[in-house]
Amino acid sequence: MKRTSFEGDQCPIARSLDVIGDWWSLLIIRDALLGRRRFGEFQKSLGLAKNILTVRLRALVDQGILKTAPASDGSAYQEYVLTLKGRGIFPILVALRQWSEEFDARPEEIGTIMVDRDKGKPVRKLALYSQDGRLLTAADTALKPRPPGKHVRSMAG
Amino acid sequence: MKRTSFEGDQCPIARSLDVIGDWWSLLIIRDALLGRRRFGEFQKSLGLAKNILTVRLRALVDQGILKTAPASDGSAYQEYVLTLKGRGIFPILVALRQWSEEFDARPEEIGTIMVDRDKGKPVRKLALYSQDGRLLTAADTALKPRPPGKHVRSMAG
DNA sequence: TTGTGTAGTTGCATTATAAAACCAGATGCC
DNA sequence: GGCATCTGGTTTTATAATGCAACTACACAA
Repeated sequence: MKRTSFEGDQCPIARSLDVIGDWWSLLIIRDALLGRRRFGEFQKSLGLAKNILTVRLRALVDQGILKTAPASDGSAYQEYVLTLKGRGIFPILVALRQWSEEFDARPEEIGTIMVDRDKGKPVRKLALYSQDGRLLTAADTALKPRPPGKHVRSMAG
Repeated sequence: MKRTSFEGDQCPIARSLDVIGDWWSLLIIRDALLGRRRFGEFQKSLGLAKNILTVRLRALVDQGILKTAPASDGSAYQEYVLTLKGRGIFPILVALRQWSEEFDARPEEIGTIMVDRDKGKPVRKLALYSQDGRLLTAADTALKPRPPGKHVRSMAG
């Protein structure tokens, strides 16, 4: 039947997956971070059916991850650019990339490595730290009930 | 038709998504990191259909993310525990969590925060650094062709 | 041995995804 | 202007994935 939605779930992981947890959305965002903006660019790069790209782009715009803008080349077409919320997905993509780099069964098939643009050297591994700077594994963390009214939202841009 | 597979793709993000990019896998792994091990525990916690849980668990075992073990309570049943590869997914979950914490439209619905077990204080945000310690945004990074034969695999445990 | 819990499997309805055909408006070219 | 082509979709039709419910097999407990 209907695919279950995690929209009302109180787990933030489930809530994220509800928005970007499908097959194509993260790859569209990856492409957007690489500078792609036009419908045709995404379609050619990803090789997905156009009807599905249409639906995905519309959903990402609805979610405030992409926004439409007039084409930068002066033509009458539009393009899709990332919002602040969309650019915030970058760490998720880095984490996915690094997991593959570390554990993929056939790492020799991976075509690229991520480097810092300045020096051209590989980036560090993402790591989780406590506020006082200790490196944390999953076992060193716990979940606490959220303290009420602690969060301040910024406007998407 | 058939859902497209990214198995042969050379992008490591696509390769990761091919393995854990579906609706339930990451939530199963989240639960496993929280200590759940038994079929029934997953099923009750996630509320997914049992046939689907069966398929997912089997796929995760095939991928080397979970492994089966005799039940720790002495009964004749088995349980599912994370491998090293499976525990390596932790940063991806943290990234998903933090994205929701930062950008969710209704953050007041998020029930928990992640703290370090020692001090009980919220963990730091994941951040990407260059090898010489500079904080990197997406725009500060680039992709380079992979240098040949650089990778050493460790055994999954 | 009767009942209950665990861990699935099977069957069927519904939905999402995919490929391909189609189409309207914008653009480029002569 | 006239015509072919490009862009950005929509429509149609098919197949695969998902979900629910009912069923089964085995373990365990009384």
